[in-house]
Amino acid sequence: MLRFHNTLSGRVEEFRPMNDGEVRFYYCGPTVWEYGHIGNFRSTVAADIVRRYLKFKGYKVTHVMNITDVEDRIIAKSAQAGVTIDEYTAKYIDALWEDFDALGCERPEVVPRATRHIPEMVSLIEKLLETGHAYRSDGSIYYRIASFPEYGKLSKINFAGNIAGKSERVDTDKYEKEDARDFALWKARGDEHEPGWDTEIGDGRPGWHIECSAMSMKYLGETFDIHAGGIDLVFPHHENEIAQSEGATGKPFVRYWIHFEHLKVEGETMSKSKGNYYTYRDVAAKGFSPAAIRYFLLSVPYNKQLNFTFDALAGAEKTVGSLRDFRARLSEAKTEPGNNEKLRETAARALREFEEGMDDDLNTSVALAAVHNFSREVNTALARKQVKADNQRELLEVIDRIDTVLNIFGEQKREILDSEIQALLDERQEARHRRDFNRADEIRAELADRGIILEDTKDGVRWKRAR
RNA sequence: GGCGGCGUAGCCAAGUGGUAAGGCAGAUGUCUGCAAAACCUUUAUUCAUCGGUUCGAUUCCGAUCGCCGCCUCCA
Repeated sequence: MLRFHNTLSGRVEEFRPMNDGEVRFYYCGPTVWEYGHIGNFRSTVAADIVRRYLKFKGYKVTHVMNITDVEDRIIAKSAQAGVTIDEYTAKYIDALWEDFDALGCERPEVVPRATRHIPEMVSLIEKLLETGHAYRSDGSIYYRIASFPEYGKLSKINFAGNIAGKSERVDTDKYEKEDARDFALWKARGDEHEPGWDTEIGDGRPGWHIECSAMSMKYLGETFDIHAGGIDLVFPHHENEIAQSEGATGKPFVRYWIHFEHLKVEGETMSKSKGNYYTYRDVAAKGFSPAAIRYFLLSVPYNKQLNFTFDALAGAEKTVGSLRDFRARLSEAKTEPGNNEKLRETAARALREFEEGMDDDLNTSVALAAVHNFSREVNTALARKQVKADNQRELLEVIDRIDTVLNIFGEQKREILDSEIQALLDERQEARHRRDFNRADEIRAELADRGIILEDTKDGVRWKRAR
């Protein structure tokens, strides 16, 4: 039984989709005005875990991840460069997918872009104008928060003590708004050279929040199961989405809201001025493997802040390497026919403990502990030759089943040996038979220099490339 | 100032009203020609600090210190 913490209710609730066996899932994806930082990817990997675990539980998942390609900075930068929005964002969207794939995330079923859904947003805004939830002002259109009494139900923000009373922080005259809390649905074009759209509701561009309401409802329906995103989006973005969607349809918008906690870097906020701002590419360029980065990002439950340090990442690298070695060792083991009952229990227990951890609000730490305990027990059994052919197949199935969620074991790719390296390996084996260990060690050192690490086993020499 | 989250061994961290999962690093040992890998044993009398409730608190309450997020624009 899968349980999530639902931001809307503030409680951990049992998850039951609207339609049996099918989940409609929206993830507020990245903006593309620059390369994604490592904190973004924590959310992206967390969303991938949600998606994969829902599939693990047997649900058919329709997963939508939006790409925000309209935004003040994008508008400004493309205008500045004298190129269209598409020309400006193309490189960052390509980079996003490269990083996304490298981190082992599964592509969502639908990946709508804001710039491709202007008509949907326009018609949603028209509906809000008709129903009195929106008003025009100076070429722009604003949402009238006073028309939606439930405003604040997600973020639980007490406006009496905050925005309304914080007049020094809100310049109410600046935007000709009826109320300081009102937000823009449509922004008038500032300058002729800025990119924009000339539509029935005016010449300009959409506000930020409307894209998610329009696109999520287009692909998932007016009410859908799960909406996820970074915790910083709770207010105002998701609060405003609720106001827009429920204001327009009169129906509940989302049943379960899931929010991913932030990543800290060395205990502090990641920021360019502090010099601790890292993109995924920065980290990968330091030589860390994508699998290790993925492992690190998912090793702590999504609802906990995670402290990024290079020491911890180095630990993750080691751990992932050991797990992959473990799978390869099991896969390559020469087993005898038969079945060891004790190992059947080990397999069943690992799967059960993994699932129990994940069921409990996606507690990946507990789920990974199950994997490590499993790996230790099976390694021991392998060393003692207790793994029989039936066990081998079953244990591998357990790993692969778990890995449909974690996606960290990867494939143990065996690159074809250079004939030169193979010759050295042969020579070393021969030297060892002659008990010429000086020569054997020389060859091992030589191969180590080339990044090849040897492991002598009873069945012969295993080797792998160093990181 | 308002609201929320966090502070657990050198590092990343899970967790619970009854006395601390897991990973990395460290120390031993087994195995090995030596290594590597794997495995065994070991590494927090203690969970920021100070009070309180309780038979008993790391876990509940209060205060203090520190860190993070939101509360304005932009996304």
